[in-house]
Amino acid sequence: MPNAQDVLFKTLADPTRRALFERLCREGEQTVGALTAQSGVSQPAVSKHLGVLRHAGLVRDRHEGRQTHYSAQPGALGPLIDWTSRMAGFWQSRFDDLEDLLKRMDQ
Amino acid sequence: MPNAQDVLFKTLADPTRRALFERLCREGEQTVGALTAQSGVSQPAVSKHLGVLRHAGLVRDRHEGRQTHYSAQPGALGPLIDWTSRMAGFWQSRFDDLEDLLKRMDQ
DNA sequence: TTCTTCAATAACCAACGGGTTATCGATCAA
DNA sequence: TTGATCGATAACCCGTTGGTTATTGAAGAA
Repeated sequence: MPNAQDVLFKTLADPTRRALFERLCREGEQTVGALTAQSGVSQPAVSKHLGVLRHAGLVRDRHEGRQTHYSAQPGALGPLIDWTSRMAGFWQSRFDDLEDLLKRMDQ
Repeated sequence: MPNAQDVLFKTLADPTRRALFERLCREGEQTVGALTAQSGVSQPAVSKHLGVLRHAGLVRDRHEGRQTHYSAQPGALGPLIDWTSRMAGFWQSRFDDLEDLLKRMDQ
């Protein structure tokens, strides 16, 4: 029974997959071909990774002719942010010098 | 060459390991025995997970007689928060670009 | 139509990772 | 000293996973 954090952590744990997501966040919508060109792995590998990302809700696809455009859905990072905040919160309730961490979360 | 996010995501991707970290965040310092009792896996498995968490800087250990106490170091979550903020930031900046573009088209 | 291109799927393989049991060193108890 | 307990390590097993090549279907191009 995988919860939201589970899926997100597992999905983002792979460097190649995380790099794809990062690229989509940085540069916006991309075709599979464009993503493959810079990924260092084969097109089927990219397609598989994109499928996993889509399953986690981190990207969406848009078909246009014979090419597929993928784009990031950073809203899906919500559960990750929640989990991290919760962990930091537990810690904060027991200790005080958390300012550095909180500052980073603030921006 | 694994960067900080890489180590953190990989470390937290396993549910058993994440549960151990969560428990240490919630309840503070615990011995290996106490953690094992509620973990659902064997003591060697728990020791291995704690080793991985320690390597990622997420926990520290304190030896006292023949037992070892572990505690969470949530400050180590920093790079995770940084990464998430950065991704959300890219999203935001592209959104701003779009807004900017639409504004310019408006005039 | 025929040929090419794009991306998804199939089939397969090797490596990794998380689990186990067995064991060992170290510490406390008798 | 002897025996029990705590936790780390070793050795091993097996399922998962990330990669590959080959192939397929769909959509332009000629």
